[in-house]
Amino acid sequence: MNSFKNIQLLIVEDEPNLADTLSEYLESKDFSVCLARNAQQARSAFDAKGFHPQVVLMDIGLPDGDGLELAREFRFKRKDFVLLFLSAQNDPETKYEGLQMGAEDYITKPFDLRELTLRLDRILSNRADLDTLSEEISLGDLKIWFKRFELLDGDKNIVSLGQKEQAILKLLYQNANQVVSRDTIIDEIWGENSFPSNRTVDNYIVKLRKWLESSKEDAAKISSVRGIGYKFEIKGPENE
Amino acid sequence: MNSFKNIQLLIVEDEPNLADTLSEYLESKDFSVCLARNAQQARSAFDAKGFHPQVVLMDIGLPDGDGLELAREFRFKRKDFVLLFLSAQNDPETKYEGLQMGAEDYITKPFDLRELTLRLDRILSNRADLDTLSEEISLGDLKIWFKRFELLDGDKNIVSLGQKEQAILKLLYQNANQVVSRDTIIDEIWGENSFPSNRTVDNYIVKLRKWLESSKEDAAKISSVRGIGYKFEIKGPENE
DNA sequence: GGTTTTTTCTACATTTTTGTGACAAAGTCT
DNA sequence: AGACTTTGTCACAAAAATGTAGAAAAAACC
Repeated sequence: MNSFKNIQLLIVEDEPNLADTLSEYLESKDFSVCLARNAQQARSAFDAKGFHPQVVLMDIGLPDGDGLELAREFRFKRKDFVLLFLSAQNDPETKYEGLQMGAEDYITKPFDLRELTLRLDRILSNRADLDTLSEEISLGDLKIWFKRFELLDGDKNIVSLGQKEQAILKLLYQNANQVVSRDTIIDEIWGENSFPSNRTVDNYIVKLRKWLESSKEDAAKISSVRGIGYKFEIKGPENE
Repeated sequence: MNSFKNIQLLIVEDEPNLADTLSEYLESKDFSVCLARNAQQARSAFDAKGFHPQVVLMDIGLPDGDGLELAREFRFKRKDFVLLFLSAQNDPETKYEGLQMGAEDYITKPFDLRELTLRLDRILSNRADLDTLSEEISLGDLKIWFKRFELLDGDKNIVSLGQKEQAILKLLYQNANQVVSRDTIIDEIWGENSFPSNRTVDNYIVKLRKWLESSKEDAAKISSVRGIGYKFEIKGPENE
C-alpha cells in the first residue's frame, strides 16, 4: 500500500457525521486533509495559498450548491487534481455526468471506508506523477524545482519560472519523449475555452529552449514536430 | 474518447440478456470481444491461443463457480490485464475483497452502459501500456514509435516522421497484411472531402518504402495491389 | 500611482511539409 | 507485340507551420 504522506486532499461534504469520520480516517492514512462543509468553504479552501490539493472528494448534494457545478468550476481553474465524487444519488444521469467531467471515480453512499482507501490507492498508484514532481528533478546539469518555480540552467543560473512557463515545462516533462500536441498544451494550460494566438505557445517554447540549451550535456531539449506540436527529449532511465 | 481498436476483452457473464447487450455494445466500441457464459468457458477462453485479453469483465455470481475465485486464478497466471468486476452483490465485504485483489473497478448492477464505457476509457487511458500502438513496435530490425513520431530504420538511423507519413504508416500497420485501398487511405487521412491527386499517396508510399527497405531482414514491406491499393506485409506473431 | 514582471499579440522571416504534373516504368489485356 | 492502364519517381511550386523579436496589454508588486 502506498504512503499518502504529503498528498493534500480536500473533502467537500456537508453531512457532519460522515465528514468527520472521513477526515479522521484519511488523516490516519497520512493524507493531509482539509475539510469543507459547504460550497463556500470549499471554494476558499481550493483557492487558498499554501494549499494545493491533489485530490478532491466531492459530495454532490451540498446545502449551498451543486457539487457537479462546483467541481466543474474547480476543473476550470486547475486540471492537476484527481476528482472523486461521493454521493447518495445513484441515478445514471448524474453518475454519467460526473464521470464524464473527468472524475476518476463515483462512489455511491453508503460505502465502506476500506473501499474508499482501496480506490484511492489504486488511483494514486496509477498516477504516480502526482507526487513525483514535488522534489528536485535533475536532467544532466539542469535541475528543476517545480515546487519553487525555479530552474537551474547550464550556466548555473537560477531562473525563476512564470506560471505559464512552469505549467508548460511540467506538461512537457510529464510527457517526456512523447509528442504533445499544441491543442493539448492549450487545453491543459489555458483551458478548452480560450484560444490564445498560435504564436503564444511558441514564445514560451523559445524561452524554455533558451534555458535548456545552455546545458553543456544536451540533457534536454524541446524539438518541434511540425503539424503536431512539441517533444521534450530527455535522456535517462525514462527512455526505453 | 479513446479508440479501443485492438484491445481484447473477455466478458464473463451468465445472464444471457446482459451478456449479449454488453458484448454487442463493446464490440460497437471497437473492442475485440470474447464472451464466456460460465467459468468453464471463461477458463478456456483465457488460456486459448491467439487470445490474450487485456481487459476482463468478471461477473461474480456464476452458475459453476465464484467469480472472485476465478479472477484470482487468472491473476495467478498473468498480471498484465485489467480486471473489472460486474456484480449484483453490493455488500462491502465482497466489494472489498474484489478491489483488494487488484481489480481496477467494481461496478454494481444494474449499471448504465455509458458509465461502463467511461470507466473503461478512464482506466485504459491511465494505463497506456495496454494500448499496443503506444509502445514501441518492433518489426525485425525496424522499430516504430508512434508516440514519438519516430522510426528506426534498418541502418539504425532515427527518422522522424511527418504528420501524414505517420498517419499513413499507422493506417497501414493497423491493417497489416490486408489490402488497404487508395480511397480508404484518402478518406482516413485526408477526409472524405478532399481529393488529392493519386500521385500524392504514391509519394508517401515511396518515402515509407525507403525506410522500410533498409531493413536487413525484410521485416516489413509495402507491396502494391494493382487497381486497389497497398498492402503492408509484416511477419511475426501478428499474422493469422 | 508608478514600476516591474508576466503574458499576449503582431508582423515578418524562415523552414518544412505537402501536393502536382510530367514522364518513365511496369503491369494487363487482346 | 502493341495498346492501354496503373504505378513509381522526380523536381518544383504552393501552402502551411514555426522561429523570432519587439511592442502592447494585463497583472502583480511595491
